[in-house]
Amino acid sequence: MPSLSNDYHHGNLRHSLIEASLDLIDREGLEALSLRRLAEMVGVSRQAPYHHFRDKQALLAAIGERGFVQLNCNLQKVVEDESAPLDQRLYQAVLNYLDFALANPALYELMFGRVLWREQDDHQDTHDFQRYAKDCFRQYVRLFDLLKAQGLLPETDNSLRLAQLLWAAMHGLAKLAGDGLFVKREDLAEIARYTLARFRPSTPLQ
Amino acid sequence: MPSLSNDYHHGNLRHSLIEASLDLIDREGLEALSLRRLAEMVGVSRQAPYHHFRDKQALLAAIGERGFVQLNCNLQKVVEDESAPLDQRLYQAVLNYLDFALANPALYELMFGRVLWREQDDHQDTHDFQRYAKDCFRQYVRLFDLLKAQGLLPETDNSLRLAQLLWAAMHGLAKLAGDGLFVKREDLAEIARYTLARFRPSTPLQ
DNA sequence: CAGTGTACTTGACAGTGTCAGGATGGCGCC
DNA sequence: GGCGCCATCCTGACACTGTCAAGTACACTG
Repeated sequence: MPSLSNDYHHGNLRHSLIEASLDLIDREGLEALSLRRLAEMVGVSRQAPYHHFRDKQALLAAIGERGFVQLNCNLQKVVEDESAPLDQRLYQAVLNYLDFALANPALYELMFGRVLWREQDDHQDTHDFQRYAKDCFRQYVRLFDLLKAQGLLPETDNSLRLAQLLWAAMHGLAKLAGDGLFVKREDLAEIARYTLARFRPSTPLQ
Repeated sequence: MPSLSNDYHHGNLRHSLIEASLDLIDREGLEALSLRRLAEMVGVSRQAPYHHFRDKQALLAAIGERGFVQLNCNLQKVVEDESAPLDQRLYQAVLNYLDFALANPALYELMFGRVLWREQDDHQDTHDFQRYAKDCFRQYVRLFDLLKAQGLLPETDNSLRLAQLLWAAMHGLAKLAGDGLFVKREDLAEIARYTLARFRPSTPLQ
C-alpha cells in the first residue's frame, strides 16, 4: 500500500490524472488536453503518467470510461425507478441522456469521438471502455423490453432496433443542439417529445 | 491571371491544397492532416499555405465546405427528380446521406466536428461553411414541405421539426454504423427503413 | 542490511501550428 | 523600357506536443 503523504511517490496518480483531465476539458475543451499540461497540473514530471497509461489514447479511454460509468449509473436509476410508469421512465431516460450530453460537451465528444471507436485498436483499455459503453446502450434495450412486457408496445416490435433508432436520434439531437447547427437549444425538449411520439404515438408527455 | 507553368508561383495552390487534403484524410484519416505534410505533398514550403488560408481552421472550413457542396448537389438531384414518387425520393435522400457518410468517414467527421461548429468563431470562412451546411439541411425541410403539399403528410405536421428529427436520426445512424458501436453495418439499410416507417407508417419501402 | 522493482525524473527527438522577416517575379504605370 | 508594387513564395525561429531511453529515489522483501 503506497503512502499518501510523500513528495516522490504521488500515491494515486492515476486517479488524480483522470480527475484533472475532467476538470481541464470541462473548462477549456477537449483539444486543450495534453499529457504535459496534465502532468504540470498534478505537479509531476511529464513522463510520470506513462507509468499509469500506455499512451495518450489509454488515458482518453479511461476518461471516456468514467463518463460511461456515470451515464450508466444515471440511466439505471431512471430505468429501475418502480415508482414511475414505464413511459415516463422512457421519457426521463431521453431527457437525462440529452442533459448529460449538453452539460458535459467535451466529455461527450470524447466518449463518442472517432479516436476511441476505430476497430483496429485491440488493447485491453479500449475493450473495457467499449464494454461500459455497451452497458449503457443496453439500458435502452431493456426499457423497450419492459414496455413490451407490459403491453405498452406491440410484441412484434424489435427492442434492439428501437433502441438503436432511439439512440441514434438522441445522439443526433445532442449534436444538433450542443453545437447549435440546425436546432436551437430551447427547442430541444419539444423535439424530444416529438421524437418519442414517433415511438409511442398513444400517450402524451409533459 | 497567374501563369500555370511556373516553378516559383504555384498557380493555383489553394485548390491543390484542398484536393490534397481530401486525398490525405481519405487514405490516412483526419488526424494525419497537417499543414506541413500537405505543403510537402504539393511541393511547396511550409508557410506557403498561409497565403491562402488564415490558419489551419480556415483550411478545415474550406475542406468541409467542399463536402457540403458535394452532399448538397447529391441531395438536390434526388429531391428534384420528378420521375420518382415523393416517398421514394425521401427514402433515397436518406440512403444517399448514409452512403455519403460511410463512404467518406474522415470528411464526414470533419464536416460535423466540433472544431468547425463552436459559436465563438466569427470569421468569414466559417460563416460561409455553415451557410453551405444549412443549404444541405434545407433540402430535407423542402422534401417534407413537398410531401405535405401532395397530401402524403398531414398538414398539421411541422416540416422543420420533421427535418430536424430525421437529420438527427441519420446523423446518429451514420455514427453508429460508421464507427461500429451499437449497430452492424449490414443492418443499416433495414434500420433506415425502420426509421422512415416511423415518419410515414403508411407506405412500404424497398 | 543488500537488492529488487516500482514510481518517478531528466534529456532528447521528431513533429506540429504559426510569427517575423527576407526573396522572387509578374503586372501596371510613368 | 525601366521602375516599383505587391501577391506569392521561402527560411529561420519558437513554443508546444507525444514518446523513447536512460537515469534516480524510495518502499518493501530476503
